[in-house]
Amino acid sequence: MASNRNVTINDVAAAAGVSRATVSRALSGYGRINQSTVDHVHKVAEGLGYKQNALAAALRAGKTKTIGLVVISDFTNAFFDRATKAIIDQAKELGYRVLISHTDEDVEVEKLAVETMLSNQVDGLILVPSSTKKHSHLTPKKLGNKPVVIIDRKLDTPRYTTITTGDEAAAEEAVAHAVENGHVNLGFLIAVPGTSGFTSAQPEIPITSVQERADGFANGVTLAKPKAKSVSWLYCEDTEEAANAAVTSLLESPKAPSIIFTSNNDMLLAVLKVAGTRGIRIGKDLSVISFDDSPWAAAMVPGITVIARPVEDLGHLAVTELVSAIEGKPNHRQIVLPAHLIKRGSVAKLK
Amino acid sequence: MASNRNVTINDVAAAAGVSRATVSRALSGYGRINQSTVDHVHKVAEGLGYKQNALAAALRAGKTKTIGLVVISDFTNAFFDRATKAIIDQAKELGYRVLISHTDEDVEVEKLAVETMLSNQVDGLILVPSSTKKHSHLTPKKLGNKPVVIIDRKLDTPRYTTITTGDEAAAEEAVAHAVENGHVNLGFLIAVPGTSGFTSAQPEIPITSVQERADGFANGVTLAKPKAKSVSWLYCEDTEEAANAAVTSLLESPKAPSIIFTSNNDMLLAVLKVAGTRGIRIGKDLSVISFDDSPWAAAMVPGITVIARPVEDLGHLAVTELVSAIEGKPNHRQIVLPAHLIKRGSVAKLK
DNA sequence: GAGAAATGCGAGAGCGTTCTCGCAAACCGT
DNA sequence: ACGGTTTGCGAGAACGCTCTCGCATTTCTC
Repeated sequence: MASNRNVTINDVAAAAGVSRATVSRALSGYGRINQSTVDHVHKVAEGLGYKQNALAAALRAGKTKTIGLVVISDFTNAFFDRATKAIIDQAKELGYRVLISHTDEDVEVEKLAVETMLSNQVDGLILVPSSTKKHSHLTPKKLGNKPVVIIDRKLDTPRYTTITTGDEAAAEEAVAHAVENGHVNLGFLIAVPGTSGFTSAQPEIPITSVQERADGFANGVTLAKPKAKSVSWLYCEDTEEAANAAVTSLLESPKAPSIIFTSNNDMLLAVLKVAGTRGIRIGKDLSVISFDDSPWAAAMVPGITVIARPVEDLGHLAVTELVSAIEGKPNHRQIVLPAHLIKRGSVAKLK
Repeated sequence: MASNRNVTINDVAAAAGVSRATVSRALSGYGRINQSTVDHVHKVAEGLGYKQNALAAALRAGKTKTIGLVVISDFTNAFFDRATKAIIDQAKELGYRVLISHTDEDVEVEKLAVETMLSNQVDGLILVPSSTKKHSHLTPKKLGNKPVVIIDRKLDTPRYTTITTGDEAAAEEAVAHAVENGHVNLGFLIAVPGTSGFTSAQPEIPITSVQERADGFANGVTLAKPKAKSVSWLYCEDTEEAANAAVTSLLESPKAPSIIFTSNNDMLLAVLKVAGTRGIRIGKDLSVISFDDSPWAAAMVPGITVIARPVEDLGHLAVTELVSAIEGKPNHRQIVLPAHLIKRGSVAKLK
C-alpha cells in the first residue's frame, strides 16, 4: 500500500513551508504566532490528514491525559458497570481517556494492574481496592506520587481522596422499615469475598462497604431491640452455588425469617431463585430488601425494595476530584454520598 | 518530595555500570547478551524500582500493545458490559491493554472516538458500528490501515472481520416455540434507535442485528402462517417512556397479543413493568420472549424465556482474531456464532 | 527617523525507549 | 601462533512531538 507511515508533523511542516515548531504552535495553540499562519497550517494539516501522535506528545509533555481505572468486576451487580460508564463519560468531558483493568477482588492482580497503569504513564488513578488492609502496593511512592481517588471502599489508612456511599445509615433505615411493617424474624445474607461456602459466624470482612452494611443492619436490629424476635446472620461466598445453599439453609431453619436483607444483587437473585423454585412468593410469603437498585429490580412484580446508591454521581465525582488533583489542586477529601431506601413491593405488611 | 522524576533506563545503566543498550537488552530479552549481566541488570533495576515507560517504548517500537474498543453502551442490556469484560480479560491474556470509548449510537461521537483511538496509536480496533450505512469514517485509510474487528453488527460493505450472532435463526425458533404452545396472536416490540416514539410501520433500521431479529420474527410468522391469527408489529424508540407507551398500546389494542417478543431487554422490562401495574401476570395472562439472557431473567418468577447469545465467546473471539491480525495474519472472516432459545416459564401453554 | 519594544518563527535539545552497527575481546581450528 | 568466527557490549540514531532560546523583522514611541 502507498503510505503506510503516518503523516507526521514534519510532513505538515514541509508542506506548509514552515518549521516543526510553528506547526506545533499552530496546532496546539500556544506561544506567539500569526493568525494567518495558524489558518494556513490547519488547512495543510487537514489536507494531509494529519493526526497528532498522542504518544509522542505525551512522552514529551509528561502528561498523557489518561486516567487509570482499576476496578473489580461483577455482573449482576450493576454498580461497577454504571460507575465505569459514568467515569468514562465524565473523563471524556474533561478531556481525559480511561484505561480500565479488572481485578476480580484479587490483590495480586490488582498490583499488576496498577503497575501496568503506571507504566502507561496515566496521569492519575481511580481505584476500587480489593482489600482494606492489604495495600502495601498502594503507597504513594509505589504509585509514583500520582493523584489517586479511592471509590466504593476505604483503605484502613485514609491517605487518598475517598468517595463512598452512606451504606451504614441506609442499612439501618432498611431494618427500621422492615420492623415498622411488622417483621420480627430477620435474616441477613451478606456476601463476603474470600469466604468459602457460608457461615453464621462473622468472618473477617476485607471490604469496608460490606462491613458498613453489616454494621448498619446490626445497628438497625439494636434500635428495634424489643421487637426483633429472631435474627439470623449468614456470611456467604460470592458465588451462585454458595448463595443458593445459604438461602436454602435460611429458609429451612426452624426460625425462618420473614424478611431477608441481602448485601448485593447476587445474593438477592439467589433469594429470588430459591424462593421461586419452592413456590414462595416474594412480597407475600417472604420479603426482601437488597443493596443496589437496577432497572430489573424496579420492573419485577412485585418491585424489589432496594437501597439505592448514587453510582453515577460517585463515578462523576471521582473523575472531577481526580482531574482537579491532576491539574494541581491536591486534596485529600473523604466524601460520603448518601444512599437511600426505595420502597417498592417486596416488603410485606405483616399483621 | 525527594525523587519526583521516575527512574529511567539511564539510571539503571549508570547504577549497573553498563550502557543503556545493554539494560534494554537485559530487560527486554533480545539480542546477544551474557546471562550474568542479565541477572545483574535485573537486580539493579529492581533495586531502583525501575518501571518501563510504556509510552517511550511504544513510540520507539511502533507498537502500543493496546487495542481500542468503541462500543455503544446500554445498561439494561447486559450485552455490552459482558462483551466488554470478556474483551478486556482476553486482551490481558494476550498481553494487550484496552482503551474504551462509548458512542451512545451517535455516528459523530463514533467518529471522534475512533480518531482518539488512532491518535493514541492503538494497534487495532474492535468496533460496534452505530450505523450499518453511515461509515465513511471507517474506511481502511481513515483507520490508518490498522486491523479492525466489527462485532455484533455488520457494515453493508463487509471489509473487515465481522463477528455476529445468529439472531435471525434464533428469532425464528422463538416464534415456532410460541406457536407450538398455542399462541396465535403475536406481538413484536422492536427497539430501533433513531425512531421517535413508536410506530407500526417498519422504519429504516440502521442496525443489522436488529434487522435480523425482525426478519427472523417475520420468517417465523410466515412459516407458521395458517396458525398465526393476528400479528402486531411495533417499532419503538429505545427509551423507557416510548417503550411504556408502546406496550400500553399493544395491550389495549382490540387484537391484544397473547405473547410479546421483544428485541432487547429495555423492551422486555417495559413489558414487565406495564403488565405489572395492570395486574397482568407474565407466563399466564401474557407471555414474553426476549433477546439476551441475564441473571435476573433467570431468577425471576416465572423465569423469562430468552434468546441467549454467546456474548463472552464473541468478545473473546474478537480479541483473538484482532490480535492474530495485528501480529501478521490478516484475514477477513465473517463469523456467525449461534444464538439459542432458553425455555423458562414466561411462555404460557395455551388451550 | 532612531531607538525600544513587541512579534513571528526557526534551530535544536530532549522526553525514554529500541535497535542497528561496529568494534574489541574471547574463542576456535589447523 | 595466526586468521577467522563468535560473543558481548557501547555509541548513537531514531520514534514524533513540545518548548525554550534567540534572532530577525515589524511595530511602536517621542
